[in-house]
Amino acid sequence: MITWGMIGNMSQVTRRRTGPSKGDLREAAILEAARALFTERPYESITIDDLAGGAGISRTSFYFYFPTKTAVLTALMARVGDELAASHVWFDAEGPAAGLLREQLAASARLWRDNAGILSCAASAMATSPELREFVGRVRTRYDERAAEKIRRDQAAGTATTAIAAHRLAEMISAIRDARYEQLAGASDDELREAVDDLTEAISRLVYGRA
Amino acid sequence: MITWGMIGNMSQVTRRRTGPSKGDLREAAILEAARALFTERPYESITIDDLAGGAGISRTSFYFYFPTKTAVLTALMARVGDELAASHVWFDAEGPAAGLLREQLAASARLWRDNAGILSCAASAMATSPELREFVGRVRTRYDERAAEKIRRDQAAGTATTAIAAHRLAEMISAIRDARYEQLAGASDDELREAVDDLTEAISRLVYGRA
DNA sequence: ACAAAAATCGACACCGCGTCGATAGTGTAG
DNA sequence: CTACACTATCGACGCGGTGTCGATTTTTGT
Repeated sequence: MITWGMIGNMSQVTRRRTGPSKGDLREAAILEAARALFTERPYESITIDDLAGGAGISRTSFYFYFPTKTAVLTALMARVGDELAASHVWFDAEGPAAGLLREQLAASARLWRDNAGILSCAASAMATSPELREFVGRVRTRYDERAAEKIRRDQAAGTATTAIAAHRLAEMISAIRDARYEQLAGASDDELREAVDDLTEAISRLVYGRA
Repeated sequence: MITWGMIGNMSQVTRRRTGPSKGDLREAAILEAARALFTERPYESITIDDLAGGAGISRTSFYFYFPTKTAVLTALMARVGDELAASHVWFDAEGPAAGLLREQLAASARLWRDNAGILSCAASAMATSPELREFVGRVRTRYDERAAEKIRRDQAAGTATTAIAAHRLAEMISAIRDARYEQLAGASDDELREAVDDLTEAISRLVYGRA
């Protein structure tokens, strides 16, 4: 929670930690209530009143912490986005590197499954919220660009085929990944592995022409 | 427009055609107003009042023809779905048949571009409307099943590779197709052709391992 | 011309959103 | 320790869109 008071104290570097303020706790409570609600009910059916109630405050108080319902969702999504950015081992490799590709996919698949509720809510909310749409778009673009770079390197090296432009291939990868992950809501570890296998194979074929 | 009067007259096979009733015309007017509005404004911003106004009736009268806004959109989508079902030349072919695949993709790409407004509205509305979600799901499943059958035949014949299950390949095809088509809103014929080329190549690689 | 069915609309209640202003709590500088 | 600024809470209000009801008018077939 950012307040004007803090700005006044910016210069005073070493000041007694007072622990999280009451407001910080409330904010966390809202986030937690939202995580719970978003994972067990369709996004549209959740009202700001539900969020506030879940955090133990009145509806109007909610607005003190977040301007909209989607702002809460965006905050939740930001965490997921950060975690996602951590598992990009394949992008730094050279050539097909099927093992690393599989590893990277496995990590993101797990992340997706564990946050399925939030992610599917985000998919719903993007229809209504330009804010969220832009946020997700940025994350996605950043991912696609790293993928495109990797592919471009391999195309230059002659390992990847060149009939399709690198950035188009990157988009296709995102498309099949997202489509498959969307079905991963309550999936078992076996189903997870199947998805990863299929995607590893498919991406290898798309980019290198052979698995 | 189906009325109780018609049901009473079912047996009377040869009866004077009276032409479309007033109600039929209104219904058509609503559909037309909807098509216009859906193609020029974001779905969420369009109100039932807009639809009614566009058709020259009051908001309450709208409910005489359609129960909800999404029902109108579903009706519009049904037409597009029918047109789509017509262009499945590749599904009946044997082996890669890149020419027919390209032909089929070109037809659907054109259809998509010409109905971009409606289709992107549908994408938005699926978040809120289970009815529309189910409708689109059925169309999509039917398409995927035909694709899967075609692939299964080619797998049996040995032309298609078998590392990925046929229905999974079909899903992937739908995913990359939809993702690419979504960018086709105001596209030129050249851009259309590029998209078709990329998709032909990608699908060939996914299913047969080589272009 | 007449009755039945089709079609229209105003009035009403509902729900969720967002704002405003009044008020109670909290920490900190003088 | 007190006074002041900032933090936090909430009730009351108005808005806009939805959907229903019942009364009324228009169309339609015979």
